[in-house]
Amino acid sequence: MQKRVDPATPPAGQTPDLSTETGRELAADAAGAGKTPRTERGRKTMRAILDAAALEFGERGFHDASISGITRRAGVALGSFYTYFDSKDAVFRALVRDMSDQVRDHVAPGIRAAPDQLAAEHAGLRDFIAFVRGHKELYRIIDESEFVDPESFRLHYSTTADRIAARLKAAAARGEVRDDVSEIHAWALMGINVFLGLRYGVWEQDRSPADVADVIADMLATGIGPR
Amino acid sequence: MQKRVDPATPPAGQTPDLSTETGRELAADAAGAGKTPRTERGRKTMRAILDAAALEFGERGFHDASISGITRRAGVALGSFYTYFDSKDAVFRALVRDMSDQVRDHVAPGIRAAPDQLAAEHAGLRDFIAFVRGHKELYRIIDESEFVDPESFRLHYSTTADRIAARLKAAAARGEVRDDVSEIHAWALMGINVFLGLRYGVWEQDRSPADVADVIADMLATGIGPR
Amino acid sequence: MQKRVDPATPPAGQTPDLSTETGRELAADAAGAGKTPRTERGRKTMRAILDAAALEFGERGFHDASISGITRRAGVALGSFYTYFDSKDAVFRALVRDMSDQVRDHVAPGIRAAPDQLAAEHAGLRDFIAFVRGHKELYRIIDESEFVDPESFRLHYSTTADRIAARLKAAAARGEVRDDVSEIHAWALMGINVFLGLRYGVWEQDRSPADVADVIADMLATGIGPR
Amino acid sequence: MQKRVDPATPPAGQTPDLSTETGRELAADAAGAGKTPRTERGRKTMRAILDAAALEFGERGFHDASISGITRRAGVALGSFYTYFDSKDAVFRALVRDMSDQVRDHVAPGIRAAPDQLAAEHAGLRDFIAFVRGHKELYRIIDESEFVDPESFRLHYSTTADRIAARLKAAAARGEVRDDVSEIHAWALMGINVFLGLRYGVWEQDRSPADVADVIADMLATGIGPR
DNA sequence: TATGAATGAGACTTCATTCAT
DNA sequence: TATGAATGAAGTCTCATTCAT
Repeated sequence: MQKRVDPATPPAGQTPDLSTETGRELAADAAGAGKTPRTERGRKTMRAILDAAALEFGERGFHDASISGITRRAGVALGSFYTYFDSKDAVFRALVRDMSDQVRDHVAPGIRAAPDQLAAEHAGLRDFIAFVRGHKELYRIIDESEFVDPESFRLHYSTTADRIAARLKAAAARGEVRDDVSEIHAWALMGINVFLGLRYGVWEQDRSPADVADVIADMLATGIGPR
Repeated sequence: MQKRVDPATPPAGQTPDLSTETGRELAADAAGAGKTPRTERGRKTMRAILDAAALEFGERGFHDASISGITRRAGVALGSFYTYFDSKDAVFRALVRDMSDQVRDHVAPGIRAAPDQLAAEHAGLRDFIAFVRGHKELYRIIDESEFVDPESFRLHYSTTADRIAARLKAAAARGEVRDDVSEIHAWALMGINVFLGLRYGVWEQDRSPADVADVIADMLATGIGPR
Repeated sequence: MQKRVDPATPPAGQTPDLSTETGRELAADAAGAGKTPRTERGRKTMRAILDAAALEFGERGFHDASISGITRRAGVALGSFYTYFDSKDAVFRALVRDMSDQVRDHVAPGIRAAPDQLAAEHAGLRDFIAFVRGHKELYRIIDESEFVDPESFRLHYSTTADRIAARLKAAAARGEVRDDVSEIHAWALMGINVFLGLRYGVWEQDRSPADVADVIADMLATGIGPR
Repeated sequence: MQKRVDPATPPAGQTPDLSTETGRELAADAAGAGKTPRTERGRKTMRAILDAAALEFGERGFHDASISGITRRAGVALGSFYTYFDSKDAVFRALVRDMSDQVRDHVAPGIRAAPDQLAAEHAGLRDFIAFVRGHKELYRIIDESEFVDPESFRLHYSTTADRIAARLKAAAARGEVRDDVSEIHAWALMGINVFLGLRYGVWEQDRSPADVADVIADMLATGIGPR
């Protein structure tokens, strides 16, 4: 396990505004995987199914999850599922997108507010760990997209890495980090975030997110060589 | 998803041949998941099945893989599968163990031979990337163990992180790295290795393993702050 | 094999029709082994499956019977079976219960209407033989429960014997039979009924149920010693 | 459960003499279902398989029993089974015959030695119950023959009933029982024996075989009417 | 929209039997 | 005779998806 979602954010302004409705409804909607409900009642049902799906997929994994399990949790009839989603794959895709967006949104403000790049990475990791603690199903769902929907899996990490790389490049231009930062550094940072999120967010919580972020920020600042 | 197996590598060029018998029987055997064959003929059949399973699981993923697909590749009858393994899960477990052992064994020598810790990490990453290039199925199999056999998934990463942590501690004692290295650093290193292996080993090979390792070794030495 | 179900019988000629719906739904329902259908359509399908199962199990025995054979007879798709029953064992259990209830219910009235205990045993045996003639599958199904579901097998005979014993005790209190009647007599009577039902109900019908019952009633009245 | 084996015996002299070898070996041999072993070693192996089969079939029933289970218990290789028996059905048939013969032989002496018919029935029942206590698998095996090999099942009970009927007729001629004894009485007696053997031999042993036989002999002598 | 019954392809697993050694 | 690996037919059960109400 090491999938991750995104401890970083796009430059301000690129964050899609999800605040019109509940925020979460639109996110799902934006995924385009679900059929747009036309009534308020329909919107609620769809949201209930999506939330139930997060639980079901998180607990049992994609293949062991069942549509009937999802509708049972959502408290709707089996057939109603197909009123909102075309297939099992479709909810899953919508869900991956939904969660992916959620992390990004929850982590973005901290990064934007940081005074410099190292502080931004610190905030990003700290907030990311904190977020996954409240969303343990995140890993299982995003991880499994590798098998269910490889394209979105690959897209997810490519996009995330690109975002980090862009951030680093911009910081280099500002002189906040060395000027040879590259895609390799971006992938390394992503790997760090993902694994620390798994270890200190999902598995055990024996260290505070801030402590973990401190250690990493320090390592990024000066390396691990002898002082 | 980007699970990994072992941030260590065998001497370059020694990528083990997954299809020969030497050395691999013991690993499979050690897994204890299969029924030990009593004759030479049986031993060959079991190895054929295990190799076929690596291909099948690697190409199609656990759930889409089928026992009949495995036996077809292995050139044996469907029923023969059950002469050696109790279930689909059982081969999978045996396979995870088998591959996990392989990476570790092939990556260890390079690490041991390195003059100091930074060189060791360099060799480990370089050789690991080289290794996965020859074993693309590695990621899919180890990654998917999270869903098929969570215990071995967790065990795999815990063990690997512990190994790295022990290595760092020893290096700190020798004065080769800062003396406050901790488990957090170990997980960070593991994350780096796993993601770079995914990106530059499995996905694309637009940078040589050595180049990638150079960049990371440099980052570990002095951080990414401005020079 | 000569299991039996109930040494009591319904008024002669009232052999219940296994294929109608009246009265039988509740029995199956009471078994609790099936998933209760929520619609009328579902109720009919479930009944069709249960009736088809009686035929299939009766003709081929539990192990040679197949779910597909049952659904073929019932005229429904294979999968529909699992809409109503969890497993092959589950239908079988429901069926044993269903048939056990049927015999008891159809044999009880004759016993209740008899003027004294010997007349009751006469009526019971006579009606039982008549009943099994119309339900040849009864023996095979109840007999086989010994192997498929030992608990219900044992329960069936224990219950039946208890019922007979209670009947005898009550009759003794009324002075209709010797006052040392015991459980042993109850089991003996059950054995007689079961074997005569097998021989003169299922195997051959060379003697009328009433004739057979006459002989036994006489034996019970005075024994088989010389006159 | 109510199958039975035989609480009676044929007139002296009709009992096949099984005493040449171990007695049990010949019985199996006589069944003709097994291939005659030519060496002493072979004879032992065959006996081991037959005994193991009695355990396996008794514990798990015909269908759940497996050839490999039998050979495992017998301590021989799977393939060796087919050196002595043609099929699973064949061992089963041999076994039914073997056990059927055993009961008859163990019960015959008591019956022959009885001074009159009522005493003979008493001895027969008593010895039968005693026998099944030491051979609990008897019922399951003979019962299941109804499903595995209906002919021998039917033959078994027909033969037994005929033997009892012949006995009764002879006794009637001697004036020991009423002269209208018939096949019906024979089947009734068989039913009594079988069910009491099940209840007081296999299920629980809360009454001694002699006590049970006393009650039945008394019932046969004078009936169950008020004294 | 909502409901839940119906469908049927598909996959795992078992095990009697054969056969080469 | 003994061994145990190999075979493959057969059967149970799951579940995504459709559809009539």
